Amino acid sequence: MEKTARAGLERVTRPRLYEQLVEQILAYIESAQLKPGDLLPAERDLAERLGVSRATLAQALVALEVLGVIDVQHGTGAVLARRPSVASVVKGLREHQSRLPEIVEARSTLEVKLAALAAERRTDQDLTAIDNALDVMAKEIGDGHRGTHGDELFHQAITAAAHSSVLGQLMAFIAEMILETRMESLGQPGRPEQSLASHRKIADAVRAHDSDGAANAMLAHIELVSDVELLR
Amino acid sequence: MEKTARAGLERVTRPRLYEQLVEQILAYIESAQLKPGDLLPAERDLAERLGVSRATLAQALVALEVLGVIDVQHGTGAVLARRPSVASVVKGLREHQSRLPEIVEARSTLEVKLAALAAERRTDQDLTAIDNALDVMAKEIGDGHRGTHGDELFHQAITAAAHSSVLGQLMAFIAEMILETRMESLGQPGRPEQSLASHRKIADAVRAHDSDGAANAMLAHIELVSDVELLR
DNA sequence: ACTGTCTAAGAGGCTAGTCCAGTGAGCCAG
DNA sequence: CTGGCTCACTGGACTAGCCTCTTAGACAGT
Repeated sequence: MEKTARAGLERVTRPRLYEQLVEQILAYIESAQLKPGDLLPAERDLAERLGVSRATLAQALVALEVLGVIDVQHGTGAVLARRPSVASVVKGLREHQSRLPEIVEARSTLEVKLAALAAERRTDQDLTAIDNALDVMAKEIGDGHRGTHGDELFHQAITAAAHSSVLGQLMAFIAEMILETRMESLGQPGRPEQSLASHRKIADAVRAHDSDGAANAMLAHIELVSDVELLR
Repeated sequence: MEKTARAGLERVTRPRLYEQLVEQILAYIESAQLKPGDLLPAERDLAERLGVSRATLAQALVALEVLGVIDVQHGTGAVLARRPSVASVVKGLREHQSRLPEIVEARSTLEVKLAALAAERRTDQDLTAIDNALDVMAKEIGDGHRGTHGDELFHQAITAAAHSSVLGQLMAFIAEMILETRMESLGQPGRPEQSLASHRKIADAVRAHDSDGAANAMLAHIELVSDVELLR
């Protein structure tokens, strides 16, 4: 979702015009007090006002449509979606850096539930994937690394074992934010070993079909991993 | 999220070429076994192969970029995002109708947490909004309606009172699916009154800063509202 | 008066052609 | 070997034009 501020890992992508337009149109909607159901100005008109070609404006409208802000109707125009909340959601996502406690909170909520479900629904195949993730993480730590890859694999395996695609989608939605949290935490000395140990506890509970145990172990794990983060 | 299948309420929007292209490109990615980091064919090439103009293809690429599937880089090409999972997430979202139990599950997870947080963090202002929602719902039911509007207001007020924008965003993410569930449930005779009563219990717990009580009341409420749904 | 049909203006959809601006591999001189 | 240059290739954006769809209003026929 957030692209420009994704650690230094990302190549600095050149700003695209349509992204700017999305911002401007969003601002316009707010300033003009447009309500759901209202129409945006005509494409030709809007393009001229914003000083861009229709083709470029069309890209911005596609983006807004995918984001759920508008609904473009042939012959009529671009009408605001019934839930303008989406617009504010999008805007809210742009400044997620300052809300790490909230991210941890959301992660905790979802993953605790996911762990409980995994304990109930896991197949033997799921278990194999979980054990495999533990092995990977153990090997990484043995080699002196932080075990981030194994960590990621583990949480993915748990998510998969819960067999709930809706919850899985919600996890994917905040996955990026979580990734940042995780990397910093595993950088602490001694932390990878602790993290691995708590992973094992979770895995054992899932293996034993112990739903409450898995939930508790996951909760403890997330609190362990997160407390560093909250100090900032 | 899903546009074409939103009850009869929606005007049938004419199919747009770029939407088709998104499908085709997604299919191509899968069939060509492209992995994260791989490049898509050049725009000019791809446009010709798909039999569309570059301008239209550009719209499809914008859509894919907003969906998080690719990352278009000037001078290099369109590279697949590191998390191809997003592609399957998107695909999964298209068929959410058959997964109502999962939606209820996700809703339950989030709203129970939200209720607990609301009990801890609610301000007097939040409480006013909650009470107001209860009044609206009571009035609607008194007039012989189903109280859907008050119901929606209530859950929005609880979500707001939790003061967690990340969780709030996740709720918004599945809000549409939930809406469908809610409307059908409140159509059952006697159901609106029961629903209102359980809303009152939640509100009382939130008023008393009783976190566990609020969580339990919300859980009971959702189970009440959802069981009809699961029969289908 | 009412109602159905037709038409034209204006909306978005899409294309083709053109030029601009980064990227990166390869060549060549120092 | 290294630095700098060039050039082919990629995406970015614009323009002009034509098509289809929607809708409101004119204009018949009842």
